[in-house]
Amino acid sequence: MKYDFAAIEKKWQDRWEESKPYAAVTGDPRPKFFGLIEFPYPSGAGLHVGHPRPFTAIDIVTRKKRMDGYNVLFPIGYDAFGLPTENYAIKNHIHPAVVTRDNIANFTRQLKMLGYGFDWDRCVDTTDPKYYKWTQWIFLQMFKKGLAYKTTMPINWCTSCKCGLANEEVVEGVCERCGSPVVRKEKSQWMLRITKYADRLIDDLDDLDYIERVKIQQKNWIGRSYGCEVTFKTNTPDDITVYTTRADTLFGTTYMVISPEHPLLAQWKDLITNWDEVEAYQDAASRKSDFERGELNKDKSGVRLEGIEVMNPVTGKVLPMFVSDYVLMGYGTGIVMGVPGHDQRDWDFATKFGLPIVEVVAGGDITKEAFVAKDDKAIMVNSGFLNGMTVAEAIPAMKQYVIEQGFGREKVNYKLRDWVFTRQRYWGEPIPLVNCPKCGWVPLDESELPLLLPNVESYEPTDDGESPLSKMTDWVNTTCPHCGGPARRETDTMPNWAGSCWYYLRYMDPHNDKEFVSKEAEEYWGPVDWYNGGMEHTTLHLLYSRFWHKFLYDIGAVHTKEPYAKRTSHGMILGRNPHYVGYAETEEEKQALIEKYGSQALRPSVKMSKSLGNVVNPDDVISEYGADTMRVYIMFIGDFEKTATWSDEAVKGSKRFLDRVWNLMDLVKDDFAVTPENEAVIHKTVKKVGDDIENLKMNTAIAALMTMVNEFYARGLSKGDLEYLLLLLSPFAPHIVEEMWEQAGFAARYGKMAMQMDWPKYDESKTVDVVKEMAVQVNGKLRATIKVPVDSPDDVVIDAACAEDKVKRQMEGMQLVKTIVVKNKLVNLILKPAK
RNA sequence: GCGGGUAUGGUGGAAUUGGCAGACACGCUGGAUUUAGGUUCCAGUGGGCAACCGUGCAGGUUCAAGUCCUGUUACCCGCACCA
Repeated sequence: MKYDFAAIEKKWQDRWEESKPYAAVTGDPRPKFFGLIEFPYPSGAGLHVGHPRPFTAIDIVTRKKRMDGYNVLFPIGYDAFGLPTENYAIKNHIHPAVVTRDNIANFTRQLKMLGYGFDWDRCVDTTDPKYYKWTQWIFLQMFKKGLAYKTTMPINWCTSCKCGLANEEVVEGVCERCGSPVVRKEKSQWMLRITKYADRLIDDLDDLDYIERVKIQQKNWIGRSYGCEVTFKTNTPDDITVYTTRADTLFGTTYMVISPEHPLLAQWKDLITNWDEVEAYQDAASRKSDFERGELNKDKSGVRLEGIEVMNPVTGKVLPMFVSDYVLMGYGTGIVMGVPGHDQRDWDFATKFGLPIVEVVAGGDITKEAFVAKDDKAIMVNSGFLNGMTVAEAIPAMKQYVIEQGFGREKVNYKLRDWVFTRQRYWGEPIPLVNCPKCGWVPLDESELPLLLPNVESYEPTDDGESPLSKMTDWVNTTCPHCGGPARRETDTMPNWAGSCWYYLRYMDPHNDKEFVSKEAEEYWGPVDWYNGGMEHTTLHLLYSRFWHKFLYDIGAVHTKEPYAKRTSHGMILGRNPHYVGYAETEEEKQALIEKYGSQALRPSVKMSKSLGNVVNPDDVISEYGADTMRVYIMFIGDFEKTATWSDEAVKGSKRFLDRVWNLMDLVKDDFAVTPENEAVIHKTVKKVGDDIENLKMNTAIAALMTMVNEFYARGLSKGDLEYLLLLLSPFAPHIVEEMWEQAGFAARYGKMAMQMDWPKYDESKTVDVVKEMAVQVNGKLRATIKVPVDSPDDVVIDAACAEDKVKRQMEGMQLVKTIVVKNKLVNLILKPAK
C-alpha cells in the first residue's frame, strides 16, 4: 500500500482535534513542563517557512517531554496588533479587526495542518478586549507605581508610518519595519522606566540558562559602565559636570565639549560673545538625524564658546570650551572632558581645532593617533601624583582623590534609555488614562477596563502627528474619574510590544475574567521552562518582557524573578539568490550581475522576498509532500542555530526517508520480540535521539533514525524492532507514526496512541558493539583496520595489528619503539629505522 | 571602531575528553525492475595513475590536531561618536 500522507494526516488531525491529547492540566500531580515559542504576528501573507523551524523544534521537545511523563503546556496565540494590518486596512477599507480575524483563521488552518501539539483551548489573541483588558491593567499598575511617565522629548519619528518608534526599532537610521528615514521630532510621550531595572536585567542573567550570545547582547545593549562624575569650575555662575570612565586621564584634559542640545547653552547666551555662531551650529545640528550625525563621525565639527573658560581642577589650567555634536545629550551629562591624547574622537577634534594634545599614559605615539591603553598595565606620566602608577591603579586613585577633594563622585551609567511607549496609530491597545485640567493624568478605574478601541471611520495617520483617535471627539471627551469634571482621554495607543510582554502568563489561565492569571495557575506553571525565539527579539521583546515580569514580581503578582528559565534561538531560513554570480556561465554575465546587484550578487542565499521570487509557501510543500515531510526536512536542514537555505531538491530526501519508513510495513515480521541482531542499533539510536532532542540537535537525531531504518532494510525487522522506531520517530513525524502504530497492531495491543507511550529506555551495555573495528596507525598514519572483540587487552590488539600485511610491510627494517592504544578505537605503532 | 559568530567534498551538513575526517542526506555516474518514471532496488562517488595530498591561510605543541596554542585573511550578524 502506498504512503497516502494526505489521507493519513487529515485522519489523525481530525482525531486529535476531537480527543485533545495535548490538553494541559493545571494542578496535575505530574511534573510540569512549559515549552514556549514566540507567538506569530498574523500577517496577510500567511505562514512563512521560517515559522515551522522553531515551532517544530519545540513541538518535538514537548512531545518527548509528554512521553517522559511530564504535564506539558505548549500553547499558541497571536500577537495581532501592529502596523501592517492597519496599513492593509487603510488601503482596502476593511476594519483592522476583520483583517486580523481572517489572518488568524488562515494561520490557524496552516498551523493545524502541520500537526503541532498545541493546546488550542488556550489560544490567545492580543487584540481581543478580554486579553488587552489585562495589558491595560498591567500598564495602570506601572502608572500607579510611577514607572509610566509622560514627557516631551525628541523621539524617533518614522516619516512613512507617521509614528514614533522606540530606540530599539530604529535600525541604521531607518524604520525597522518599512525602511523609511527616521527623523527627530519633539513629542509628548508616555515612557516606561525600564532604566530603573537596568541593574537587575543584567545581574539576574547570571542564573538563567540562556544561550551565551543572548546574554552578551542584552548586557551590551543595557551598556552598564562604571566611572565617575567630575565637576569643573567655570567663569560663569554655573559649575559643569562631566562623566568619565577614565578618571586617570584628568591631567590630560585640554578642553571641554558640550552637546548642542544642552540647556546650559541658552542660560549662557549673554556670556557667550559669539552666540550667533553657536546658535547657527545648534540649528544645523538639530536638522541632522542621529544617523547623519554618526555618518559624519570622522569629520568633527564644532564652535568654540568665546567668553567661556573652564578650570582643570587638577592642573589649574584654563581650558577652552566648545559645542560639538559628537557629544550626545542623552548619555552621561551631555558635557565631556576632552582628552585628545587618549581618546580617538577627542584626538580628531583637537587636531582639527589645533588644541594641545598631552600624553598622560606612556606607550603610544600621540602625534599620530590617540593612545587608548589596551592593557591596564600602561604607566601614567605628566600626571602629578599619579605618575608611575599603572592605568589600573590610577583610575581608583583618581576617583578617591576627586571624592576627597569634593569635586567628584562615583557614578554608574547605562546606554539603555527609557522605553517610548506611545504610538500615534489606531491599531493598538488604548491607554487607559484621562487628562483632567484639574487633576492631571488620572487612571481609569479598573472596573472600566477594558477601555475599548472605538470604531472610527478612518484609520489614516494624521500629518500633525496625532493619533487617528484624536479626531473622535465623542470618545476623546470624557469626564475625570477623580473630580467628575470634563477631561480628555489619551489618544495615543500602546506599541505592539505591549501585548507580548506578558502573554506567556495568560496561557497559564487564558479564560480568567477576574485576574490576568490566577495565583494557583501562575505558581503551578511558572516560569516558562524553555523559550525559543529569534535573535532579533533579544533587545526588544525579550528584554521588555523580562522588565514587565520583574515589575509584576515586585508587586507580588508573580512568584519568580524571571519569566523564562531557558532561552534558545533559531537561525533564519533563507532562499536561493537568483542573482548569485555562481549561476552565471560566462565572465560577462558575472560582471553584469555584479554591476547590477552589487554585493548582493556575491551571496548564494538571501532572505526570501516576493520580488526575488524565492518565497516558499508551506501550503505548497505540505500538499506536495505532506506535513510530516515538512517537519522532518525543516529539522534536518542543518544546525538549528545557524541560518540555512531552503532547497526544493533536498526536501525529497526527507520524503524518501518517510517512504522507506512506511515500506517497512511490507518487511516487518509478525513478532513482538526484539531481534537480537538489531539490539545494538536500537539501543544506540534510543540514546542518540533522546540526547539530541534535549540539545536541539534534530538534524543528527534524524540522521540516526535514517541509519536505523537503513539497518532494518539490511537485516530485516520484527514488530518489536518497529515499535522502537515508531516511538522515536513519533515526535518528528506524528501522523505517519500513529497510522503505522495502528496498522501494525500496537494501538490495539497497548490501547494508546504512540505519542501517549513512555519514551523508550536504553541499556548502556547494549549500545556497545561486540566486535570493534580499530584503526591501525604506523607513525601516526592510517595503514589498516582490525576487528577485535570489544575491550580487548592492549597486547592482543598490538599482536593483531602487527599481523596485518600492510603493517608488516611497513615494519620491514624498522624497530618498534613505542605503542599507543586507545581502547576500542585505535592503535598507533611508532617505528624507527633498525640500527 | 566595539561585541558575537562562521570557514570541512559538486551541495546541505556530521565528527564526546585531541584518536579511522566527510556520518546522514542532496546531486551525480553505472546497473536492475518497469510501457513509463519526479517510482523502487543494487553498486560507486574528497583529490591524484601512483607514492601521497586533503578541514580559509602561515606557524607551533603532540605518537596523534577540523578540534589545543600563536599569528593572519575573508565573510556574516548585532551595536556604533555611549566619553
